[in-house]
Amino acid sequence: MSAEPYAVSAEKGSSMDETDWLSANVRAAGIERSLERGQVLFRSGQRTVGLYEIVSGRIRLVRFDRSGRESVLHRAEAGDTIAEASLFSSTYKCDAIAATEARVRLYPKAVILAEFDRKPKTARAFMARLAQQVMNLRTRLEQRNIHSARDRVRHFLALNAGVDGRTVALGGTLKELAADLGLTHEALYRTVARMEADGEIKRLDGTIKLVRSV
Amino acid sequence: MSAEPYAVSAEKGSSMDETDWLSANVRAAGIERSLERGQVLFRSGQRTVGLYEIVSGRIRLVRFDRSGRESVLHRAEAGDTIAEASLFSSTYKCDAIAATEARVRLYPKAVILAEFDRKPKTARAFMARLAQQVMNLRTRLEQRNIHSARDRVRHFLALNAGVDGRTVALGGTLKELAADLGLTHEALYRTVARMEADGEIKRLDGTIKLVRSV
DNA sequence: CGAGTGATTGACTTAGATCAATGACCGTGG
DNA sequence: CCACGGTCATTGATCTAAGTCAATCACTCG
Repeated sequence: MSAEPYAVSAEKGSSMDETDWLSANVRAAGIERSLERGQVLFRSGQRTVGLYEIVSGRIRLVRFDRSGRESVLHRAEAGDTIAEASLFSSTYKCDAIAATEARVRLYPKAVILAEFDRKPKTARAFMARLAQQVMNLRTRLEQRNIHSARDRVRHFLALNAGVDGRTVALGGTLKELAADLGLTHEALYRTVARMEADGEIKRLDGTIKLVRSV
Repeated sequence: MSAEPYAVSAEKGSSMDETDWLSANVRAAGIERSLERGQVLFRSGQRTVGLYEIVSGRIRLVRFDRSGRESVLHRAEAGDTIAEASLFSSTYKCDAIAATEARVRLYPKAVILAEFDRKPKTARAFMARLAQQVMNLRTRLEQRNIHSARDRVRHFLALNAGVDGRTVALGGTLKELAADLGLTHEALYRTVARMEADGEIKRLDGTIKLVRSV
């Protein structure tokens, strides 16, 4: 679930295999397609054909409210699937637009559902992915209830500290992190800078080290 | 999914049945249990036994970060299931505490998983529930990216307008809505009051009517 | 009847959004 | 090879909307 780069790490030794939830033959049945940056994969209201797996690049899921404001529901990247809910509904509920050049693989509804019927294990793996997503989303929502930027960063660090409990590898840019945390990039820069000045954290290129926990 | 009272409404005529996703016999196999207010159903780290369905009352899912701050991941009510992810992992990832007196029904992992293997339809229904939850959560997350309280309320109204496109039935209290929108209740009261004063909306007991859209 | 809670409004403060500017870096095309 | 456009990172100044604290009223429940 790489699109939630700061996700709660998947359980070790669980039966769920992040990267290989589909049997090879079904995977082969996927229909690949390339998209240019900005190209539309599907639009809200269109009939669903199936779910997509991102092979490379990024897809933005967006929704427009009545007044035309766009807002991003999700940014999916390589390895993610999008439109899982489309398996159970007849129309898409949001727009999918390529944020970069991208390759996607379409798995038609019928194929996937048949596979689920035939192979309970695959169905389970898929359910596990969904359940995992639910947890990650809840975590992010929880994050948003913290009002102070500093506490939000602390919360993020606490949740994403590696095995040693005090090193956090940043998945992407700070700007992206800011968006994920629901802060403006400026606010995040300032907060991080202050935390470092106060000796609470230490930064080295792509990582943040917790020095003194509060 | 009553705990997301303002959820995107389920697709009409879909194969998914919100209220009756389990076959009667499995449902009967559930183990009912009562909880007093404040009682702990399970704690983070405990071995998972299965998933719970709320029969009555409310359960809070909470998590404590390193510094002991509690935050609410979810408030589940009658009809909801909680700990879906527990089916696929060996320990619970958060605490579940009764927010009110409550009755819950436990479906042991083995029973559920066996049922899924035996009845692909049930598995599908469960997947559909999860997928639906994912969408609802994304919607709520999206909501949080809107900074202005007024716009947040507008967004909420736009998404939850009934069939007529201009009447929104409030599920619970305004205070609860405030929490769901990630606002303090005061901020919400004021915003709603101002919107009404400006003639943008009209309130009558449990509902809000969109008068003039902006 | 008092305790508890929701609804509401007021006053005050502040943290974060917003606008703005700058430097570093990177790839690209002429 | 270098200039140019684009993006990230960073910092400054300003402003305002929302959080916080506080008080009141209405209502319900035991």
